[in-house]
Amino acid sequence: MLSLVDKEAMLQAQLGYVLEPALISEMAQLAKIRETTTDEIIVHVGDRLQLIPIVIEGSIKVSRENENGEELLLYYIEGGDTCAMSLQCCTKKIDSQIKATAMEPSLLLMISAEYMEIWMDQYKSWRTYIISNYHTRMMELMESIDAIAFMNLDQRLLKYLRDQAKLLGSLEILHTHQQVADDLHSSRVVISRLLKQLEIKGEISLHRNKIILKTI
DNA sequence: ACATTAAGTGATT
DNA sequence: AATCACTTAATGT
Repeated sequence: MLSLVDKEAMLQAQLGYVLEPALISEMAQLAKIRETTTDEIIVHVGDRLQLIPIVIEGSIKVSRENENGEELLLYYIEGGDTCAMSLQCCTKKIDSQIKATAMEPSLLLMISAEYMEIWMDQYKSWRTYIISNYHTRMMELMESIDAIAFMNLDQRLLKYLRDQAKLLGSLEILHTHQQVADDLHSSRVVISRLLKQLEIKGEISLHRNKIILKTI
């Protein structure tokens, strides 16, 4: 179990530049730690959240899911970020409209939505942090919409692989073609064929359960 | 050696 | 670009 001092140090490291010290120590007091494994589902569609996660280490994938279990990747949340949208879901008692999955072993600080609400009035830096988080998420959403609307699947696939590589800091992407197809809401066969084309063009090399990008 | 899962392929819509 | 039906390759037991 992490001590209060540990939590405060981690918060300081990630958010010390944006949040005032008083708030950092208050957060450290209240926060519960959650450690996740790779591919662990943190939020299901329909969940009613009471705690909002702030990502300290690792990264989270946020996706839409329909009633058939078909998915579409929306955006990622990285260290120091939170999903400000879940704040509204919490306080307005709306069921989660998204699914959140850990992309790697991650460390989350879970904080009750009530406090976050109070901090909005109490700390200017918190308000700025939340609004800026909203903005970031919004920009990322637009990027996803652009990709879906204006890019061909082959371009979108390459972008997906590069985003993935950047995020995890490795050119090796440990996914099956099926998993890639799920994220892009396509089918395995189509993805396999497009990947083959990328391999022929020399952009990537293919292996079982692994796709290696030649360059970012 | 056998079963299971991942990936490749041709044909059809 | 998706789906079907089938093959081949890689891996686990």
